[in-house]
Amino acid sequence: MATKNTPQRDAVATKARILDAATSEFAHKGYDGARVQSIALNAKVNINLIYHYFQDKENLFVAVMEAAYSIVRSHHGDLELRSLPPDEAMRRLIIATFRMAIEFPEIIGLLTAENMQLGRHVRGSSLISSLYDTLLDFIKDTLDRGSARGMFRGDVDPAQLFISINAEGYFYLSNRYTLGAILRRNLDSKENLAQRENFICDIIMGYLRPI
Amino acid sequence: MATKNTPQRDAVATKARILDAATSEFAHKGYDGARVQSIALNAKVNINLIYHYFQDKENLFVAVMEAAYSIVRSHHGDLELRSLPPDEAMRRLIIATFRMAIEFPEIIGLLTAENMQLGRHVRGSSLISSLYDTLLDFIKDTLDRGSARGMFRGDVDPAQLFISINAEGYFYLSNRYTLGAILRRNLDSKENLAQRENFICDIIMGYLRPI
Amino acid sequence: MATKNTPQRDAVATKARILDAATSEFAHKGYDGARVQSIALNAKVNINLIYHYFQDKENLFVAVMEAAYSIVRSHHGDLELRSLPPDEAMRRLIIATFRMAIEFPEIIGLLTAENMQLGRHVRGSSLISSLYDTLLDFIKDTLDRGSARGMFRGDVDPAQLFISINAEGYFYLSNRYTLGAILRRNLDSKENLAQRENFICDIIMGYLRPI
Amino acid sequence: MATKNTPQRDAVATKARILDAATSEFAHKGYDGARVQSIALNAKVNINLIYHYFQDKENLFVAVMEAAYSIVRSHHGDLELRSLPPDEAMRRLIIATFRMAIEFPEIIGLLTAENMQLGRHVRGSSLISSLYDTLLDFIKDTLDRGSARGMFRGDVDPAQLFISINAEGYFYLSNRYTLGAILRRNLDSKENLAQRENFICDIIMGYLRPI
DNA sequence: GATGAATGAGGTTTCATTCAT
DNA sequence: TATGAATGAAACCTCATTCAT
Repeated sequence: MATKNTPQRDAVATKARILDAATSEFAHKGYDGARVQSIALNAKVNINLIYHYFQDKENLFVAVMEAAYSIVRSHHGDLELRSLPPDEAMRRLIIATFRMAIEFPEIIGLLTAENMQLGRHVRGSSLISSLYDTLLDFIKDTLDRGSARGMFRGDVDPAQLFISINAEGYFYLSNRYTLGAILRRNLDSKENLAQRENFICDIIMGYLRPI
Repeated sequence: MATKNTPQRDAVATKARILDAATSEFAHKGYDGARVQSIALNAKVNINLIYHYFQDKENLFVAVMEAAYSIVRSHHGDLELRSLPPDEAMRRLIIATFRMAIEFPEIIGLLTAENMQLGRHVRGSSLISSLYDTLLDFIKDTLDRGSARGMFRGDVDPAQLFISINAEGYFYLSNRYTLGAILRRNLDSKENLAQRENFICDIIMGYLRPI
Repeated sequence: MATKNTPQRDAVATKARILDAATSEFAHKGYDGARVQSIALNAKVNINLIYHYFQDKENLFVAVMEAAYSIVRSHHGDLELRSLPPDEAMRRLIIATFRMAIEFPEIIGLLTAENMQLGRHVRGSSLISSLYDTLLDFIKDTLDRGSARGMFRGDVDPAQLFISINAEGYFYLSNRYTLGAILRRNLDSKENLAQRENFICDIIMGYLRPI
Repeated sequence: MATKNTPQRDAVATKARILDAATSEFAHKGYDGARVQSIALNAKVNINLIYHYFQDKENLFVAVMEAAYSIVRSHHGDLELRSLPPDEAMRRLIIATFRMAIEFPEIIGLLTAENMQLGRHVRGSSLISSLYDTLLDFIKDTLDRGSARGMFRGDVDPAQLFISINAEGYFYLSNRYTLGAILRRNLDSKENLAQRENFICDIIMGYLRPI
């Protein structure tokens, strides 16, 4: 009978299951609210396996963050935008940014957790900052290309724009419950998400119009 | 008659001290990370006084949130914008929104905590939604006045704009640590805060330009 | 009825009970073998009270050691030997040393625990070394007085003698189980203890005889 | 045929390595403080090998103790003292006893561990008591020979003397940290060890002088 | 023989909370 | 009003040990 079967005793799969469960737990509860036991339950592993593979809760959190950043990086990598005209490229970046937060919803909770801890983990990790360098370069290039062609205004700060592109979607999602109460609607609904996506494009592209 | 050292005044002051300490603690640590003991310490009261006045941690958190919303309301109430021309009114609203988050920095942590708890407390509290109704009305009116005068484009959704006005500043502040790592600057510095304030005005007002 | 009663809720008594139980536990099981839960049980207190009063296990151990040294000090202080003739004074010191280890049997286990931890706690604590200074002085004086009167030999090192006086009784008691197996007797019996006491006097005093 | 890298030799060597590491671990940490994992690490073997060869921690401890007693026995066996004059024989025994504890320093920690466990293992093991019978006989004979020749006093209890010969060195070494703090010197230094050896000879031989 | 995966028991500690004064 | 004593629940983590390969 086939070598290498038995879904149990598969270290790689088990580690992945733990990491998945931990990602969800930390994203939804924050670092302090997360329970190692609850992660074990969701990963269907004995709690001690978590300590076996990840030493302690702190370390597990770091592993989760690193995996998350790695997912973000691969998302960025998938974009093939440099050959597109600047307005189309920018529009696609805006949409991709928003959709990533929807398709990988844990990223918001994780970043929130990270910031609540004053960026304890991200601080000093050159890996993470460098991860965004290509993205920032791309924004700068696109702005240059766009203003050269008279498509964009010429006075845009790429860093500020980067923040805003993220802010518009992130805040909508991260604060959906208080916003939902204020606006008396369910921000998670398909229609509302689509509407927000459109608005984000409008506000950024509207701002970029030449003066 | 006043038996013994002015008990009434003290009660009020003590409660206020507890509330202040709790506001800071919940804002910085989140609900789960907050420690009742630590609140007692910072408020310089015996921990039991907290239970005496606020029953339990959950209740204390609710009291903190309500006090926070009340501060937000008073900020809004202070604005006297209806008599101003629409562009000036809008600009002032944008600035006031950003500055409130800087002057009352705990509000960000508190809203984050609230949303991490799925808005458990805000949900159903008509008090809070009504709190923003006048603000949303103001935005709608101003947009109408502005587009009537040809100052603003005519297709702006007031609710989306409200979200964006908040998003632009909130995200910058709430995610300052991860953003700071990515951009390699200290987002808290005076200059960077002023620069962001300008950019937020630019992006919103730039978008509102007539088509 | 009388103020200040109710044996429960008496902090001093409770702390003392915890300290007693901890002394016994650490003496019998060593630091690593000691169980905080077991201490709580024997002290008839909730385990958390131990943490309330002593922070953690390590700290509790330190408190136990300090209490033990304090008992030792008071034993030394009780001796009024300086007015006695040197041989009588020395004999009484020898007996007192042995009897203290019998009357406060935990001291042996505690010192063993301390030494197994490489004296982590005693190291640097000037309190402890100074505690023995008067005792060492007394031994030196007595040796001087004795040799001056021709009662003792003149070449005795007081520090070495101090070690030996303690060694003779301590080793007998600390290693009573292996020794008991080798010698096929119960070293704890009244007779055997008395016999040992006599022998210790004999060996020290026999050695001290003038050459 | 020798399938795969000399398995037999390895087994013996591996077991020996485990035993060595375990001896050190138990001696330094005591039974409860010892970690099987740490033993595996120091022996450079997989932890499961320890369970393979020794079943469990308790059993490993027993094996360590038996190996230790066997070393002690071989030390005794090496002594060829019966043909020497009694005073010289006695002096050599005293020195050999002290030096064994220095050359095989783990013996002290192991005996301490054994006694802390109330001699659980040594109890009933006739092997161990018999191990010392020849030694006790030798002491008795030597005392007899010595007093017959007028070299020693005639009233010495051999068992008590045996205890003292061991006590004088064992206590010095086992309690070196507390003693070191009290006396403010490093008892492990070459000079201090030599000085102690001399003193132990002096005190025993001094006591044995005829009355 | 040797190794990594997995588990169960239990230990220390934290923390919210109640009780008694 | 205010405070220290006391408690229960549960969290994190360690460690010996077994299982499967």
